[in-house]
Amino acid sequence: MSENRIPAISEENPRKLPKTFEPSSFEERWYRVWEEEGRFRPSGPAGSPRYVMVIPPPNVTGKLHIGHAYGRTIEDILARWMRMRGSRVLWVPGTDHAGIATQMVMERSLAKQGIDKRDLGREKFIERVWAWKREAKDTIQSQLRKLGCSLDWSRERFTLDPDLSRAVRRAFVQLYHEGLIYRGRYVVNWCPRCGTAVSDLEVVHKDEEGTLYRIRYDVPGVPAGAVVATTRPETMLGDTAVAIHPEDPRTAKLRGKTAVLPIVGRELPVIEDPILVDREFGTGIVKVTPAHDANDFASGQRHGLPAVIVIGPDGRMTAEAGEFAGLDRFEARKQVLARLTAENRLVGSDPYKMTVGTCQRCETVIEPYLSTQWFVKVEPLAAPAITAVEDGVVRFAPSNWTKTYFEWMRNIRDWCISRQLWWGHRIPAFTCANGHVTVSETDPKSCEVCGSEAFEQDPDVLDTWFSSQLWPFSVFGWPEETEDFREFYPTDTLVTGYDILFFWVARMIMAGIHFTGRAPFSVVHLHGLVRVGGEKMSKTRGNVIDPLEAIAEFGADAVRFTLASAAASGPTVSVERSRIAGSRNFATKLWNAARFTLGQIEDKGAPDSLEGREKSLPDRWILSRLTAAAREVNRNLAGFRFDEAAQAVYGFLWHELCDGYLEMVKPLLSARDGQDAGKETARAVLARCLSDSLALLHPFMPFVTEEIWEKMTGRPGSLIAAAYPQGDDAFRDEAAERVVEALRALVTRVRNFRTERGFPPTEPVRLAVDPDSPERSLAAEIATLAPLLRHLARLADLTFGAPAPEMTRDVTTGLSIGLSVAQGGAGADSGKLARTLAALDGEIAELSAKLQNAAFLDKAPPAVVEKTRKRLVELEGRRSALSTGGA
RNA sequence: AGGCUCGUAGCUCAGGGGGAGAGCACUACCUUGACACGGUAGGGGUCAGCGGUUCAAAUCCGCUCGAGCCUACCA
Repeated sequence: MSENRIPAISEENPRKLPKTFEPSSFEERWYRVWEEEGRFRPSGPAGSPRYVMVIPPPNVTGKLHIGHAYGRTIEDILARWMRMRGSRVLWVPGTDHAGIATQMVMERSLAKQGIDKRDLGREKFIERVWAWKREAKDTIQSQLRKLGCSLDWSRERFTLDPDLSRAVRRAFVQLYHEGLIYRGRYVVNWCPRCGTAVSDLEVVHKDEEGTLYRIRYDVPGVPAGAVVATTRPETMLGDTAVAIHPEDPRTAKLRGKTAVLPIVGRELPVIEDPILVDREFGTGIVKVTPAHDANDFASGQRHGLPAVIVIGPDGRMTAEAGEFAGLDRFEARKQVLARLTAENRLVGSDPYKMTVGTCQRCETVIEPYLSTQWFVKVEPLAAPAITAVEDGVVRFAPSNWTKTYFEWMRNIRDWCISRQLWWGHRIPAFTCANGHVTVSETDPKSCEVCGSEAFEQDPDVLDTWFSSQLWPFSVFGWPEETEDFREFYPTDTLVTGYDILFFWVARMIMAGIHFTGRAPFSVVHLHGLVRVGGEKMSKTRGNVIDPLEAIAEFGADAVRFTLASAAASGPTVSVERSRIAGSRNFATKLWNAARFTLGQIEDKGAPDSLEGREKSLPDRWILSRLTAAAREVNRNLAGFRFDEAAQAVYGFLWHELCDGYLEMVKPLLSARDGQDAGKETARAVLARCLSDSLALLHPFMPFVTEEIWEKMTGRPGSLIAAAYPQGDDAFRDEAAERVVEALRALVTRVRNFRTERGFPPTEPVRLAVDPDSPERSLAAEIATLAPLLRHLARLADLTFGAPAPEMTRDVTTGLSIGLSVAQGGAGADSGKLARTLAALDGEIAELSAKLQNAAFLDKAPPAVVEKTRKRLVELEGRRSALSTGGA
């Protein structure tokens, strides 16, 4: 790692920053420079560690919103940080075809033009989607570039690329031959609007106030009949049985009988099913509709019941529904109820809190629908994926997601993967003219059973997540043993929102282990979701915020810094405009601090080494703080605490470097004689603080830091590859920190004294520091900084001796002091003084009590007792100083 | 029905067994040679409530109230 040297100035390197900070004037340029110089491709000395991430591929449905910007900013911070730490970093970009989502967007767009996709036909439709996709991909790419993401564009992938499609086919065929993919007729979640099956995860459960109806079915031989309870009366048209619990005495009389289905007149056997029937619930009698309820279907399987489909794929009643045929399912419900009421079969109804499943994409009420679909048998895949997390091969950050993961994985159910859509990976199953099914990676030439050469491919496509789960290795060319695959798989960190833990993360772990034998990443950082006004932003809702607008107004660095500082461990991330403005202000602060510093090193360049130089207390202090900041940033980045990391640089740069050190060295630097050694050192310290700050900040604010770096070093575009400051232990200096911080406290106290007494900031003030202070050595050290103290506090007079009688006494950080205005002098703000004294009294009483408490002295750690004692001394000093002092 | 989060300054949120923090907003003063996208000094909080553990609780435990999220095949 090379030291970030500051070369002497040259003609072609004028160290000048424009007075005004204009992010848009350099952002694009730096991205281009980095890209042209290949900074985003993995590079580095042989043997250096690699660090690999794959982007969670955004859907090609449109553009990115601030939530995407958040996740990608986090990834880019990690990428840049690791790169600067010497890793060979690869961050793979790409996009997801997003089956349902994209098809929906396309359909909507067509509808606006008055086109129905069925008139267009499958091929033409898909052609249009491809055109759309190309546009969306360009938009997304340009957004990621504007944000500054250091993605290796030479490796960009799309889930429908030929090689990724081959990976999908390989995965499907392998699972099929392993018996882990099967085709079958089951009740699945069906969206009548989308016209496709969806997985359990794609069903959003919503609470609803429904009605539980009680309907009487006639039962010959049982006068009371069978009263069933249902929330969906329209499905009764498809009933094929009535079920009771075998051990329920209430319904025992129905045993072996036959009920008659109202309206339809079908005879329904009374079956006994302890699994289906809950004795505690309702009437204890359940209508059984195998075609329209998954539980009823299972019961039907157990009892050999027929399934009658009365609601079709479009949500309308079928011919089986007789007179109700053609009606919308909800209209049919009304009419069935009316008919039952007319026939006096509706025994009663009660309000009933229920959950209704809705389509994640279009919010249409999901219909349980009996159809033939493809499924993945997930349990065998889940077992090793559970073990991987148990063994720590994969870990979640923050770790509280581990439990959620286990919970879901241990109760996992089969996954319906076929979709009745056009946009996506066609299922590689081919049926020959004689009905034999061939599943193969390549289109079959002839049927292995009958030799037929006429095939028809399954018209359905795969769930998008089926291809997404392969992403961490399909992007590297799997199943081919490509060089990239060998070198970059498995990846290191996966960064994504917790909302797709099940959809994507869990499935990637399962697929990764199953297909490659290795977990696809070792750490999963699950971040919160960006909310604006309390509402979740998502692709399907309309409430998206365009990060480009924010970038245009405040600069990409400000947007990134804001997102990083907002990165909390909680489930929501709150982003507000005022915060982005605050980050922009921070960038401006950096800009101006740089202008000042560059102005100081302009004439002859700053010395590149600090070694062997005699340093002042302020020099030692700021370097010590710099080390502390660097350590804190690194520590927090390692722990995915981007907010704390950002806070550490912010605090250092603004409040310590600018508010503190810069003000301390100004008089020295502006002094006439240019040969002063202290001045040289200060320039070197300043340069070092700035260059390290730029480096520390670069992962967060890559553009402005690179821009300043160029002016500072004359090496354009090289900050991205500079060494990341780790914090130099040699700079740690507790003694200097103690003294300078006491100095700063004194300055504050003097200024505060003026305000307190109602004087203007220019009022000449006299300060006396008592050498006989509780902290004697500190008083002596402060004395060595007398000129500085005089300057910073704008003192008219500074003495090191017992305060004069007329002075206001006080104690700060163990220093007894006296304060007074130089001449004349208004009285103290007695109200304020009284309040201060009261507060002091309260605290003193509290501490004294504590120190008289034997239990405290006995059980509390000695360090705590000592600290308490010291504090009490200080407070008592203040108390007596303030009450006896002049004024 | 279970599970997970979270209630801290006006707002958005950190912190997390021993002196209540940040940013923004607010008040007063300051156009001081880097910066008014700035400086200086302030005001503002029974850390949701109740109980417990402890020498010590905003912090740990329990309960209550309130908010959010996730999972779930109870008609």
